[in-house]
Amino acid sequence: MVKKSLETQEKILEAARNVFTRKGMSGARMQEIADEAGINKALLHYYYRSKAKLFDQIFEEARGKLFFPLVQTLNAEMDLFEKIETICFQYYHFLKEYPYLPNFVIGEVYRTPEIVTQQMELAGFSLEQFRVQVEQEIAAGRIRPIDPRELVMNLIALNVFPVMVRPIAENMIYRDANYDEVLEQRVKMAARFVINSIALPQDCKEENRNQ
Amino acid sequence: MVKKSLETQEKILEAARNVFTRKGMSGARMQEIADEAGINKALLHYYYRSKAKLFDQIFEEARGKLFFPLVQTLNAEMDLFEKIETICFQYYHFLKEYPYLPNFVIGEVYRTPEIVTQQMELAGFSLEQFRVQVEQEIAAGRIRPIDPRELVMNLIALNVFPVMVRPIAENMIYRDANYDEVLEQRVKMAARFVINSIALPQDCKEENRNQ
DNA sequence: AGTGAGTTTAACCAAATGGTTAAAAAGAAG
DNA sequence: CTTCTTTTTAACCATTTGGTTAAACTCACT
Repeated sequence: MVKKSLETQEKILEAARNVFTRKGMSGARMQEIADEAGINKALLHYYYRSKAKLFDQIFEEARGKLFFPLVQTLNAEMDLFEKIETICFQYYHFLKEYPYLPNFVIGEVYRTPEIVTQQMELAGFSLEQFRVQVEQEIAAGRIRPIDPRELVMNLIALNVFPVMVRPIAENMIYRDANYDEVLEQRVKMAARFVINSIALPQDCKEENRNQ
Repeated sequence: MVKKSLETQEKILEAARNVFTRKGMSGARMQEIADEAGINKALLHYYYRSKAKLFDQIFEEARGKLFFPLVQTLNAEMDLFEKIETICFQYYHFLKEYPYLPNFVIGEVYRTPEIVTQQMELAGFSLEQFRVQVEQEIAAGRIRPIDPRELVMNLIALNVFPVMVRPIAENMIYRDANYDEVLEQRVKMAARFVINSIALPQDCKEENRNQ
């Protein structure tokens, strides 16, 4: 009995994930979620009193999945370049499984900015370790001066953006290519792109350091 | 009479732009558009028979604004590095005026991929000139080997993504900064980041070319 | 002033949608 | 088998929402 209840609950969550992440809060229909879960609309409301409640849960879940691994890797003890490669690799595999998440989270936050101040800021998003690491590398002359936050932003942008614009890019830029392969290629490419951009060749420092 | 009509029409379009770009197709309400235009819902339907029609017009307009200038600059006759700087500069000023457009267009296309195949592919989005230019620079040993399409993707990602995630970044990464200033700083930063990443220093080529 | 075109509005309609209710079905426990 | 709790459903309700209609108003022109 309890087992079946949990089963139903999971079916609902799975359906809600699908519908909400694809259509967003305002585009999602409770009926559609019920249909996709193979149940009745009233049962859906039995488990989740309102659309808003259900949405909150899905959104919170999505937000966590999207930010938590990143923050962890950013603050891990690891060589900077290796860290950059790891993040690209992580994002690739994560987005392969959840390609809808960035558009979902970013879209909802954009439409309802209040959502951000509610809980997201408490998520323990600290860049402290990373900041120190980057500053050390700069001081040591191994990379060009750069604001650590910019580095994070660039890294995320290069990895996430191509997934977000997939339908557009597929039809306009990569018309003759297999986009899954494009994304796979990008893993190494993105990391190399970032590393090339900040790395100072140890031989001819003078020429490149400032500029 | 005709003048007033055009005035009303423009008020409607302006209101529709605001509402649609902020809330998307499914989140927008005809009543809200009417209110924002300072008119009645029936008048709104007098000018635009349906929500879909009005939406199409706004979307088409947005899509054009978003892609046309980019394609033009990409295919202009201009030094590659200068071109990169120009595009960053262009995007900055454009997105300062229309910060909602990327989320709007990308979000809608993501939710309704069919929208892309309707007209967008006919928009004359050709990267031919740019492709040749990049290949020449590679052959001349002035930049590292890179797929021109990847270069375009990276360039757009670095410029557009930070605007799309503004509410998130503002609260999580740039909490103590003025985000308008952050974006302004990024203009030069983004261009330099890309150029640094692909530029081959003419002095010590051997060390950097492959890798 | 009168006419006729285009312009504006209040009131209304039908469908969609989030949510409720009351009753039936399914187990578990005695 | 009976009783009690939990689970499931069909039918229903109120509100929202896109869209219509018919009448009223404005204004250029005669």
